[in-house]
Amino acid sequence: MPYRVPRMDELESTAWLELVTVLELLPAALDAQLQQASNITHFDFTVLSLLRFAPHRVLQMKELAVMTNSTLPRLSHAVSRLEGRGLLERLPCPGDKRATNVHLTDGGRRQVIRATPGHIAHVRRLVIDQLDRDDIAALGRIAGKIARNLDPTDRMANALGASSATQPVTVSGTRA
Amino acid sequence: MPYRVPRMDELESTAWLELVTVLELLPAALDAQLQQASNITHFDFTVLSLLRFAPHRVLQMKELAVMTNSTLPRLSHAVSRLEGRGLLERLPCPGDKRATNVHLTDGGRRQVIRATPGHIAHVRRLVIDQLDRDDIAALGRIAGKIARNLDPTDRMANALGASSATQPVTVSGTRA
DNA sequence: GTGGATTGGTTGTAGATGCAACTTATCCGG
DNA sequence: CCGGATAAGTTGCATCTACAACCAATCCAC
Repeated sequence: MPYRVPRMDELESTAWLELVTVLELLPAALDAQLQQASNITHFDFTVLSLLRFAPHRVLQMKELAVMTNSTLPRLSHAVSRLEGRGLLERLPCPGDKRATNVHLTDGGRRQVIRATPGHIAHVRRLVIDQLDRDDIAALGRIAGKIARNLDPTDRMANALGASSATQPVTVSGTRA
Repeated sequence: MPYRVPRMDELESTAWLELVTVLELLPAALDAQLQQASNITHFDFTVLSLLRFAPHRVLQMKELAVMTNSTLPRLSHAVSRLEGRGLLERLPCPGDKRATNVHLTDGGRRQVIRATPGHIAHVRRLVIDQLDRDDIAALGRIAGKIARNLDPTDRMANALGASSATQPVTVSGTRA
């Protein structure tokens, strides 16, 4: 164990430090904007957006959990809160009596649609607009490598990539 | 307001999606390893590491809050927990009676030193080893741009950059 | 088709973070 | 040197997340 530690050189430790800073600050910044504008977390927004573009605005709990890289308990709690506010509703799943379907209500749909422009604008200010075209391509490539290593199934990208085959749709509700 | 939404093209939304995935999974992965190996969070580890390399192993609460991109309340709670475990101690600050100094105890120092190799190895597995040399350079540059936009003072990098002028030291406790 | 294993989901509880309120000390303009 | 403003910290509470325990339905091997 104490043999020899795999240390980092300056290039590596700088990259790591900057990434840690982003990890610390960016989620808080995302939540802050959505909280004050729409009283939802970024996680909530992701759930609502996924439902918004799902067929019949319905997804199974398990599907949602996979797409959001989340756990079922966490999702269940979040869904309960959103259900309490009338933004979505639980329905029994016809095909599988174990499963629960989540349906975006009309009110929920209005809320997401209303929240989206401000969110996208914020993401631009925070990230996209700070980078040139090459940076953005590199960010996608690098974050993709890290993401697929963290979770080999790369669930959110795949989930959205599926529908984007015909009509590119992102979790932010944008279209190419 | 509904004028025209600044939508994202496919390059941008892919990059954003992959980044969001990393934001979701990486902190959990960092915490998981440190929790099971040393029963501390990644935030705790950062605090302890900063103290480890500080003069006399002492830093003021405010300094620590700035360096960790954290808030005073969050830090205060974390310090209380670590103090309860004997890893560090609060001391009155001689120069300013409002301030509180935090000192890393010998036990805390042993703990940090013991936790560091496993943490670095994990960071390598999760991130560094997935990337080639160019990726790492690009990651540092890109994350740096985002970080400095999120917080223009880029506090952690500066805090560590100060001491690294003569002796490169990272929050992970590595040296070049 | 029965029984054990697996899957989908919920609930309770404990731990961590954000925020607001509050205290004490320092700073500074007059 | 007095009083208001600001700075450093702490505390309490509400919220969110992780984890473990649990229930119910489905699958599957025999």
